[in-house]
Amino acid sequence: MLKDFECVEESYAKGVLRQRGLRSTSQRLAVIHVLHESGRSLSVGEIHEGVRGILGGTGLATIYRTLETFESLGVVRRLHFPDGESGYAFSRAGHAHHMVCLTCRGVFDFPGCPVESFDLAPLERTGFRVEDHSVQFFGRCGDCGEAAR
Amino acid sequence: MLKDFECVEESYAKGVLRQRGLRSTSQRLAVIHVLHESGRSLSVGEIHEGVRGILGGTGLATIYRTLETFESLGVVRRLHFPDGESGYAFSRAGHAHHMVCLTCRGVFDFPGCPVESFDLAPLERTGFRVEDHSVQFFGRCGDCGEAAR
DNA sequence: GGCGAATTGAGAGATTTTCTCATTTAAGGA
DNA sequence: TCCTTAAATGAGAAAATCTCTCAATTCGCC
Repeated sequence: MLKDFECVEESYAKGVLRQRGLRSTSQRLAVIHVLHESGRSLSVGEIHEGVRGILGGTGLATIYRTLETFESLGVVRRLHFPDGESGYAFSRAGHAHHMVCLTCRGVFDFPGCPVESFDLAPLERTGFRVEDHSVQFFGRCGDCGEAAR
Repeated sequence: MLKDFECVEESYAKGVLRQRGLRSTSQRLAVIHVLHESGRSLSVGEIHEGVRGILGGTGLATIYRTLETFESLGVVRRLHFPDGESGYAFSRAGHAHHMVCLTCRGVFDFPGCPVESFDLAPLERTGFRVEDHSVQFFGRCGDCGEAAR
């Protein structure tokens, strides 16, 4: 099943799953497939719909469970938009930040990390110990910026 | 009403509201009061509870409406934690980023912006036009880091 | 091919958020 | 200070979102 659709991203996800002793179910692979194919971030509802399109009746709970699993594995990332909405996107790289198009919700990795060259010393001098960070850029991708003109 | 509690943050919020032709209601000021007094980010439920403690029966819908209003005014900011939870925090500065304590959910502004010294050119060369960004640091504040030892 | 444990489906249930509309209240003008 | 008027609120119903349970299914290993 799903053989016709199998793509690099699915193999990657499979590898990560196996590595953690988790199973590669058709539902899990379908989630990756739908996310990657869209090239943008999708809401839970959209993902559910997409997976149903491939597999037929798939429970909503499975979608939630799968997204939670993949997020903890770093394969999928949850994004929050300025308008309060949120979505999930495929994210292969370990430490990557994203550019998010506010029009089409497209998600693109970007090179480098602004925090790397940022001096944390004055900040940690307050006693705060930084463990993690998140950076996101919002704007318009090439296509959507074009269309607006 | 609320006179005994009035603080700088409330005056500030009042000013912003007036500036936009919005009313300074006791509910709105109570939200600011609760948020600022806590010094950390609070869930909608916590804010509701806090406001009820001051004013008595306040509708939950009002809390949601108030937070939405203040967020659009930049007086309150919504934060998303790595665990999926989210909360609201008072935020006086216009363009400020935050350090968030993962233990107590305390929120602290930090000086500077890592993105300012980051070269966006290679990123925009892809056609993407950056309009906004968000940066957050997660970790442990002085008190919570201390307690962990 | 069969076994055992992980995973899923379905729907009930819990939680969170939004909506509606009658009532209340802030704020400016008389 | 009182009036007027539109903005804002309260209450609860309704909608949307998310979680839970447990029997049935399925993956991965032998």
